[in-house]
Amino acid sequence: MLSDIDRLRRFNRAVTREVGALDHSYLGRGRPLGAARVLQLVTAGGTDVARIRDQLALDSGLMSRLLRALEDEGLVETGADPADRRRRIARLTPTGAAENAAYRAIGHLAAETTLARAGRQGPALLAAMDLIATQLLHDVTEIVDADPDDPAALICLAAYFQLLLDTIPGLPAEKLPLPLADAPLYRLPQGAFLIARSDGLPIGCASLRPLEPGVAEVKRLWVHPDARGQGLARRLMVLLETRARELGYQHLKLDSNSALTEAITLYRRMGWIDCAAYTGFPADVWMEKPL
Amino acid sequence: MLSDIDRLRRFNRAVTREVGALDHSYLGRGRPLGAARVLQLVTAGGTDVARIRDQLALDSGLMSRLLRALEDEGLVETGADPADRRRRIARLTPTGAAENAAYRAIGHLAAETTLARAGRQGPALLAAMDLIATQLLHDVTEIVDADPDDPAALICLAAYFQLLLDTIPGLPAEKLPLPLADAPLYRLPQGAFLIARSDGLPIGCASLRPLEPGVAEVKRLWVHPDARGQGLARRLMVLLETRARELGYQHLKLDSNSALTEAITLYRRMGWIDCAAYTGFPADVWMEKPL
DNA sequence: GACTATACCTGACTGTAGTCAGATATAATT
DNA sequence: AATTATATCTGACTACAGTCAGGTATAGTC
Repeated sequence: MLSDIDRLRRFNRAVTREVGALDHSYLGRGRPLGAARVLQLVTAGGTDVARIRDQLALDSGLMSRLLRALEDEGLVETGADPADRRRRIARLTPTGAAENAAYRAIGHLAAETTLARAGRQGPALLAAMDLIATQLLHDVTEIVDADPDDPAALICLAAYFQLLLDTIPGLPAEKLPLPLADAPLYRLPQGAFLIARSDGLPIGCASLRPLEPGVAEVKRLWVHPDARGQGLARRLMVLLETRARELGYQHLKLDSNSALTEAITLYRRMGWIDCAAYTGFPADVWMEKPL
Repeated sequence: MLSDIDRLRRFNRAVTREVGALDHSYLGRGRPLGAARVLQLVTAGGTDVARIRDQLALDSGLMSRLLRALEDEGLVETGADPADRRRRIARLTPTGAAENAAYRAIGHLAAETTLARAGRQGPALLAAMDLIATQLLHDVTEIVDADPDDPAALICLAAYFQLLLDTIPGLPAEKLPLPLADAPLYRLPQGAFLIARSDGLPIGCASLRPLEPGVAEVKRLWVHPDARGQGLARRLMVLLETRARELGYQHLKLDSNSALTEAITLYRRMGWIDCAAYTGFPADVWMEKPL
């Protein structure tokens, strides 16, 4: 009936209308959209002007003018960055903080309306939005170091363990340690915990911990279903291997389960080879890779 | 980690960027966006100016000017509507048709890039887009009369029959007649076939056919899963009852299966009551309603 | 046939986004 | 110390979207 292209066009029309309506509602506060957008990105603690300009992709001249208008209104104050006095930092005044909160409230209300309208389809709607945002923001997915006790890390681990439970037959739920009992091992200088974030949302992780002298173990490689098929697991692994090399390891090992076919295929493609068993159930595949 | 609101905001950012990129690519043809948008809505066969203006929510002055600019470029011709000489109809010239095709190609390319980037997640991406568009366009869902052999009707019926197969235990696939063997019965003046469309996409149907003198039968009520929970089934039924009344029927009947709990709950809420069996398997529920 | 409503057009105007060239201050490099 | 690069600012400019009041032709109504 509708071709793929038509379906995409229909989606575009729908969200254009929705986003347009939100933008229009921001105008209710008597300020042009550009200024409103800038104001929403300024924090009470202070935000780099360059960062805001970057995020909104604004010309430096325009940015300067918008900021000046907000200053004239008494909503923000700017000062030089002490670390580099060419750079400027914008900070909300109390009035500005109130105005900022007002914009937040508008957005909040619009979001709530959308979710309320969806009713019992709300969770499905949000899941669909996550999938689309993850796909569209694919190119800005960033991989960062995190602490193994970080909330984002716990989210990834919980999803990872759930995946294991769903995939490996006969795995008892109580065998999964959360939060990680061995968290310190994943911290510098002996280990690492990498998280992939797509505009804030954690969508993947991979970690490294010491095993024997000169040998580290790769643990808990996970990628959100929405983000699969785009080479994120490979990116995580490449980065993890680099990190292991930097930490002075000469050798990597990992254990896995044969039910996790996708992961094992990836390991083989990246040059991992089977090795002797060094752990027990639920592991039934053991691999290694010299660095 | 991210609240519902944050997830919605993230989605907004992602699609704003995407739509913005598409808009920007339209500028490549050296025409302002407004004119480009209007041109894309003009067809070779002729399109009502009022309709375009309505769809783009343009001021009549602005619309007039944009159209004049396109005329000056030799892309469109306008003439009076013979039925109402106050109204104007815009038609593409050969040059205009070529230009229109160029815009289509740009959009097509952008859509294909998005789908290609999604790779094996493409179908999931499109399904997510359909869900979101259906939710956001909820308020513009329209119900129209259709022919039972219309492609959109066949799509609805195929989905309906698939639903039956998935829901009713022991139903053999070959028992489902498609296209409808009794199609003529669903046409005026004895029957009706209603389709719900959300910006072109068929998302629901309901139909009526004669059963006995003065009695019509309601058949094949279906609503797409994306559109459930928003009262669309009720809207379809209300409209169907009105239509039955207009066609001179005094009484309605229907048969269903007890596995279709949602539908049966709706029928009861709308005043239908159980009646004597008048068909066989797969039906095991029979209801009627006086008009 | 007069009146009112409608569809569209024209001209005059406004506010905003966005661009560009050049100026100024600070930082980094040689 | 001189040079080059970077971050921001200022002023001048353009184009585009959008609004409004008033005008003309046609259609519908009493």
